Amino acid sequence: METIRKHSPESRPSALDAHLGYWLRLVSNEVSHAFERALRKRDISVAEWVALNQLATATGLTPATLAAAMGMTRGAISKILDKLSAKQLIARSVSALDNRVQILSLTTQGRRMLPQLTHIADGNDALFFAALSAVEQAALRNLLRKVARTGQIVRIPVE
Amino acid sequence: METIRKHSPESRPSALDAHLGYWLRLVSNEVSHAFERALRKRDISVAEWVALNQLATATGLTPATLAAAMGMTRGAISKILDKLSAKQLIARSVSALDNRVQILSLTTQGRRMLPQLTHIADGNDALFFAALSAVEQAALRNLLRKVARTGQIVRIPVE
DNA sequence: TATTGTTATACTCTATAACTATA
DNA sequence: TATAGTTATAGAGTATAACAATA
Repeated sequence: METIRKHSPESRPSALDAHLGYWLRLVSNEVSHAFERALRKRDISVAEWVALNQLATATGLTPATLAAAMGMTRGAISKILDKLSAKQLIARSVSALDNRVQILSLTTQGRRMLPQLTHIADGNDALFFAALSAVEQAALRNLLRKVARTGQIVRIPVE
Repeated sequence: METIRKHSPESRPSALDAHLGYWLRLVSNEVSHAFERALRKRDISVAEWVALNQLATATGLTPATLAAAMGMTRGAISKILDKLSAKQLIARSVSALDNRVQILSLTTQGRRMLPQLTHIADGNDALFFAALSAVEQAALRNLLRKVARTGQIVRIPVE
């Protein structure tokens, strides 16, 4: 089946905001950048926040599995883990079964930090989506989840 | 050779997807990155695409006004204009009223390129939002516009 | 002095691939 | 040989600030 297109010789090329992707990016950028700035006050990057969350969610993670989950290379993860380690938020221990492998875990300090960061995320969400009623928020969530599910989008955003 | 998993990570629900900002970013990243890859085949960046669109929409734009519209510094715009100029998609001419000022315009080649890029954008949108009915797409658009309007989000996304 | 556009510099983030130490 | 993690290098993108030309 063919899409019928109107050809109007005098009309201009379609504007940016004709695309849903434009509106998605417009809002997403603002929400994410505000969150990024808020996290930065605690000297935490978005990638670090995601990594901390992953470590809180699953146990026994290794740098390689974390890299796969976050859609990054092992090299990139290595540097992120260096930073989290320097801040004493995570610990790396050698696996008892394979000396090449590291088992990652949150430190007590990391476990304490997480709720504070989650609070920042909650506040950021509340700030931007206060414009929407609870029903509208649920609708937005469902629409986005539907797009994600159908498009098999699973890669955790780290920027 | 069968792989024996030495550590099976146990997982709990993550705090990440509790936030609307997460779902927004998840989908937005995928849509934008796909668009970016599609544009790259034409050797065009997203920032260049936005600049071309701005030049097609308004006449008499200068590097400074374009920088303001795109939320970038004059230095960053200068480099983008260099690239578009090297591809002969835009022209820079000195203003008759002020020799410091440049008046930017699309070349014939640039004007011809734009519909092709718009077609790519249309296709990208169609690909990802095909999951939604026309009514759902309209609902998503209205929700995003509402958030943008209330949050006074106007900065054109260039990444 | 102020402003426009350019440029020199630095910084962040990431990928690629070489390297090490294990296996 | 293969794999886990690290590191060296390079590239893209952008901001800051100094700069030359012009007002």
